[in-house]
Amino acid sequence: MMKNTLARDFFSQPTLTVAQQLLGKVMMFENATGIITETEAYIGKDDPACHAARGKTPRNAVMFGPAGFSYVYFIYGMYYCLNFVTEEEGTPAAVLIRGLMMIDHPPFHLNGPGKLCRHLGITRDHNNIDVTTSNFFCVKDSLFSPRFEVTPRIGIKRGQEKLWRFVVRNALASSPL
DNA sequence: ACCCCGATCGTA
DNA sequence: ACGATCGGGGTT
Repeated sequence: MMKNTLARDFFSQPTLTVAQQLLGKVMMFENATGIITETEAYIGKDDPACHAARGKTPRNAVMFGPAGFSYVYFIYGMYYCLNFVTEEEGTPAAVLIRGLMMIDHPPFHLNGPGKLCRHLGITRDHNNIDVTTSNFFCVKDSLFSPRFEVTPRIGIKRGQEKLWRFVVRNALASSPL
């Protein structure tokens, strides 16, 4: 199985494409490795659930930058959430990583963006990292395209009508290994 | 300076 | 169903 690090042109695609195509890809952060099983898209100023809906601020600034950078934010006073920036520079959009099948040691499923960051040790220190060039944080191709479900996004009040959440079907049995 | 509330999660 | 917990950002 080839595992080339995904380059900027992958992340620069339309956000819905990136969100769907990230499913099944292999994410490596420091010593941890997991297969992405759940994503959500947040797209620009017309998406009321997107942090960038009301313009650029210090927190969301990386969403306005080039694709392929991490966007990590602090939420509910105790959790971090991990995204990857998408689209062309100047178009604020990102994909939230909500689920990982961890494949080091005995495999187990990390479901939920807060739990995922807590387990991996991802914090505000890991905001704005170029995952196309970092040597400790990257996403690798897997030549594996799992079937997925499409649903509304979780935990938002506005923008619920958009079906921008993507979940690998039967994630526990879909391991490519 | 103040206040509201959130891309969550664990417990009840 | 609800509380913990706190920073961001809009409002005064």
